[in-house]
Amino acid sequence: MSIGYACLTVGVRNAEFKNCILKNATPKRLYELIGHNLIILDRIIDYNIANNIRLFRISSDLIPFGSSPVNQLPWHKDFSEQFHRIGTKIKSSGMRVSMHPGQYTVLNSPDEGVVRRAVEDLEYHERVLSSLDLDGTHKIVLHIGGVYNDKKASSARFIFHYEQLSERVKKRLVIENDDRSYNIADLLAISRAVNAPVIFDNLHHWINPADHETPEMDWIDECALTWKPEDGRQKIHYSQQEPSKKPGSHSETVRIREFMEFSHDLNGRCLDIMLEVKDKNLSALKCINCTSREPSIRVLEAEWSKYKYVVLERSPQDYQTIRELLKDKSGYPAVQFYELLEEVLLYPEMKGNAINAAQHVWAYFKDVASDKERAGFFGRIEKYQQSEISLKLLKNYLHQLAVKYQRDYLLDSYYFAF
DNA sequence: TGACGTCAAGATCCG
DNA sequence: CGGATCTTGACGTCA
Repeated sequence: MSIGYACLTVGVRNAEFKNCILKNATPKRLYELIGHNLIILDRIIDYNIANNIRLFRISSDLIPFGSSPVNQLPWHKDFSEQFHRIGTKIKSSGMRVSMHPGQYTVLNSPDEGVVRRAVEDLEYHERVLSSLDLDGTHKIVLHIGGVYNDKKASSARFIFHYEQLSERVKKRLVIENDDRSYNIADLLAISRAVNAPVIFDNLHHWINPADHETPEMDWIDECALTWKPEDGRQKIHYSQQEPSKKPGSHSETVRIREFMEFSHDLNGRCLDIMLEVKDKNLSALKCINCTSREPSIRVLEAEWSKYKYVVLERSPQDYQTIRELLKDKSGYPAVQFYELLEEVLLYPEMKGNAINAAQHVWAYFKDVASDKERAGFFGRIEKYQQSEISLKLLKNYLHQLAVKYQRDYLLDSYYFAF
């Protein structure tokens, strides 16, 4: 079983994709962006490997305007070496990747222009995965589309257009239930017609269930039957509702208790879980560490080293509590550890605690910083104390210093990400 | 016609 | 002038 995250990382250095707007999409600019984004993808794959993350969704923005006529670059040829290198890493590490065109790729539209662009978009996604030289277990996830007041006709139109797709796209395409139109029963029916595997999305299902009787796990088992050997392991999407936001909003982080209950209910079912959550890789690490078959306290210590100033900033009491928790080197209190973190992260900002943490961080520079920098730091502390600047501003200053003096320990921590 | 969702680019503001 | 913050863009459907 692999657990992974979508598209981008939180708290990882030099791992940001770039994009541009249509009017700036010249061949020169596109060339630069693609080159940059491939370097970033390479770095994220390295990060995933180093952190034991074996499931990842590649952003559709990897190639800006990848399926638009404004991008005519033969990028898959011009960058074939980079693609090959990245693809080799993915394969040799046993990582599984996917792509997911957004809500605007609509294969069942009554507008044939929309359908044509949807097909082009699917071909674009396919070309990325093929450029990486990945087999058909690396999937492209698609929703069914609109209803147009007639779900039967619209499903039929999806099926009709699906059948026209190229074989190379079909072998990668998987379909997913959504939160307003097509529920999991609709998906299974369409799957029977087109023979495409079905992704079960738990949050979409919660908002848009097919009925009120069938247990969730029964649907997951139904979906399992749609996955053939050449499709690889069954894959599902897992997310949690953000409290007090509108239905369907992904949570800030995966609440680990809830996830562990779900994981328990899975009862050994062998499937891959793609998390859809704001804190991305951080939740992936959390869930991976809490379901690990080879628990090692070292992994939690590594996590603690990244979270420690985030915790200190909010609660010195909990900072001590977590230190105590991790003292027993024969234990593995992963769930307790992450639950405490979740609790602490909900605390409101307290100036005294934030200043205390900032001073701990300052200690990394105090011997090397110039007088000007010292004055800059303490001046900002004073201004923050007086509510003249935000905590963010104070921390940005420390971040600058961390970059200048190459304090990798700080730069690799999550202190600047929260 | 605007909300929806998502992210970063682009524009504007501020000291 | 540089950096922080606000606004726009890109997509298609539906109310």
